[in-house]
Amino acid sequence: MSLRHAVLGLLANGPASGYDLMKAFELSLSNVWSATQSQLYGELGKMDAAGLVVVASEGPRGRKEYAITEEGRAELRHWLLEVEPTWVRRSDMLLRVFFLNQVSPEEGEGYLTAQQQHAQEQHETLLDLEKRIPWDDTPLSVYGRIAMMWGIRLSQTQAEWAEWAKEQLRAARSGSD
Amino acid sequence: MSLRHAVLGLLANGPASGYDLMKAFELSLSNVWSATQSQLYGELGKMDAAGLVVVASEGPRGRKEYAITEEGRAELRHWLLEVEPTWVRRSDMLLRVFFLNQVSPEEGEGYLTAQQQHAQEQHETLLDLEKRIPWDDTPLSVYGRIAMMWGIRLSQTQAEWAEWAKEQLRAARSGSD
DNA sequence: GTAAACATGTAACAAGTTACATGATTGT
DNA sequence: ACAATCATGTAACTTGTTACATGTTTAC
Repeated sequence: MSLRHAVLGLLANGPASGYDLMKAFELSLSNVWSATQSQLYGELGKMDAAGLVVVASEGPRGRKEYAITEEGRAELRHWLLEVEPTWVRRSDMLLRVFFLNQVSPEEGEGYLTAQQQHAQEQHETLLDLEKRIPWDDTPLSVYGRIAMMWGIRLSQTQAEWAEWAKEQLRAARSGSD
Repeated sequence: MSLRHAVLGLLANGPASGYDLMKAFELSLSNVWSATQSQLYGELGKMDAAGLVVVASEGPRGRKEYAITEEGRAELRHWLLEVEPTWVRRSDMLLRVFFLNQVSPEEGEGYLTAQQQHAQEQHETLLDLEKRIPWDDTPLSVYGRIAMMWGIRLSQTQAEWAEWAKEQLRAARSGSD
């Protein structure tokens, strides 16, 4: 139930409307947690009912600005420090690798090449972005950079792994000739 | 809809019952794709109706052995080579990093240490397992090893990243003293 | 005036989890 | 005899996605 906590985390930095939060999900959180507009408004309603947020003010066009409550802050803190992150255990990229013996070695290698290229592109894009952002010593900046570096290291690891995997394939092929 | 493809991939190596598949998910696929017993039986029914699998034989205790059909093989092949893997875009481990500015620097560092330790343990467990398995040149073995090496590299990357992140935190703290 | 952006909501469906429910066979 | 394992299924619920539906305000 992390959508709830993502919303709490965003509201901890100041009140926002459902629309504002949507933008935040698209812009800053998109690589970490995604949410649809539909889901967001539904969750905000439930969080209001649960006392984690309140409608702080209403603006033009039916805009409702939500603010986090003390209860919400407590829940966020609890989730941050006392709930174990769930280790990701689903990857359809990796699932395919398991079944790659169903296609020819050339096709298998092609699959790995595609994954390598995708990772390389991702790596370059993120690296470029990282260089462009003027990071400073504020907590928001420091943690934002830490999160971004995860993506940079992850994509690099994937590209290196795919390269290594292709070598393994070639070695196995020449070994059984 | 990858549960379906995981099932097709498993059945491509030979017929199996729902119970057999459940074991396969728990044992070999658990780090890549998880499925509950409930979901599995439901999906097998739908796949049967869709013509991707057939009940090849019935055994004791109501056991139904499913076999992949030609249609199923075609769908598996299509998924393997023509459907783009969906890049994982959800990590509650990383989501917490984004909001770590809500707790004290010491608590933030503690969170990263916990993630580092988890990754190190995972890394050692997998490395140990990798060493123990007698790998050979058969496709199943080669691809199995490639998949396992992904986990090994990923956990190593996470441990290194967490260490680096802690250094960044300390640097930012001393920098703003 | 009109297009873009702001702003919220509902309905239908797909996927995934937990719990309940039942019973047969095998090994000791 | 009885415990472990084999074996399948359903119900209720949560989470997430896609599509539909509506209306306001701002900037040009």
